[in-house]
Amino acid sequence: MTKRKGYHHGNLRAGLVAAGLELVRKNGASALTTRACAQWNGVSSSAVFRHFRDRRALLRAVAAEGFAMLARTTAIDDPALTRQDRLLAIGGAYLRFAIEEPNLFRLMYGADALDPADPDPDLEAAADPLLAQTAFAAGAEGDMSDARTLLAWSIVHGLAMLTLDNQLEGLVPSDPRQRAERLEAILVHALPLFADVGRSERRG
Amino acid sequence: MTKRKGYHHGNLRAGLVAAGLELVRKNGASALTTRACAQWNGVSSSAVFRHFRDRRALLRAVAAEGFAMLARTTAIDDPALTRQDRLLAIGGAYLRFAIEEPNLFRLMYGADALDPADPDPDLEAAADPLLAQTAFAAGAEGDMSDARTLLAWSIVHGLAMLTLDNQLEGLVPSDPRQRAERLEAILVHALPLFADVGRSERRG
DNA sequence: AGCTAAATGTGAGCGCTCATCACATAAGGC
DNA sequence: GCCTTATGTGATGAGCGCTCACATTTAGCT
Repeated sequence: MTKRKGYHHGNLRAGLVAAGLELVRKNGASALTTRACAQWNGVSSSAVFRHFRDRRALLRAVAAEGFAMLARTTAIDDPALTRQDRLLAIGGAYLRFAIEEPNLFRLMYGADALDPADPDPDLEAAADPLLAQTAFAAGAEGDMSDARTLLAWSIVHGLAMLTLDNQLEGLVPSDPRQRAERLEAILVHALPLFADVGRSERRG
Repeated sequence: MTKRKGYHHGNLRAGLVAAGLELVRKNGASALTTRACAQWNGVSSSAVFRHFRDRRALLRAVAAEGFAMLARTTAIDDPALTRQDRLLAIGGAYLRFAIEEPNLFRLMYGADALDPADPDPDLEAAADPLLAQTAFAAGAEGDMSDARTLLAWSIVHGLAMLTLDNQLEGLVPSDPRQRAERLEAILVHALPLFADVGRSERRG
């Protein structure tokens, strides 16, 4: 619970996002209620709408926070790594994040927050750096629309979504740690797609 | 609007699913309201709960209908096709379905209908045949947990989800038809992974 | 047939949700 | 000090999922 000094809260907007993040992580996006977020900050339920146009705007802010967290864990630029190893490390971090924060991950990429009719520049900006990084690690020299970039991304994203939505039940271990390991092992099988031209560089 | 003969509807359950399907396709899962489905069938709002435990159960029924539709379009067993061409055809059909029915597709794989605590056998059964088919076309001899099967699935599913959630905006054409073509072209780049002469890829 | 039990639909209503309104209070520029 | 702007309040409306006691129809049994 964030304390308030007096009649005014001090930084209610941040407090609401923090409350929303907690609620989403624990019980999913549907648990994020404007009233619950207000109460979490010891504030009336209508105060929320001074800072967010509607519930969806608050959801988007929480999603942006999630993208920031994801970008932090996938920020891998160890110069000792080969390009392919870096790609693998990024993919692994992506998968681990999805498995450890399923509710948040679903919100980030779900339709609750997203709305084609009302694109949120902040949200798009938050999701950008990861893709740019992938575009290099995939061997596409930074071209985000290159088939290799999109393939690399879709593989990890597809695996993440499928396991989150319980579509891989019985096909991969149910224990989160083992599941992450198995999925990373699957990524290795895709590495040949991202080999440098001219050399059949195989991982060892 | 489905007609009713008298006090009883005749087949309200089917009518509710039909109404729900229409609502989801047009305006997304959040537009599926028990009250709207009831009104669509000219029936009181509490009648819904004679046929479905709760709203989520109705959503699951609609999702199962979606899986049946998807399985119909991906049922490709032309003996004239090579295994890889079949894999590509299945993937293309999957992508086209996702692009043409974004709301339905999202419901099918989303958390609205799915619930790990309460798995729906009907829904799982509806999703099964597609995976089994993929497991053969990917060269895994029907092994659904083979890395090739999961890679093939995750690639198309990942591309589908990313484009549905507007993550590929600016990277692929916005026109649905052209977008589908571009995504299928990307699939071609992944085909080397599923070459049969490739050699024995061990799973692990 | 006739009687009964089960299935199905009704209407009222509870508690919750998001969102808006006029109004109260505080903070900051002059 | 005073006025403007930002922020929080309480009441309120409309819609939602869902439950209840009750009405009506169908189906099963003799």
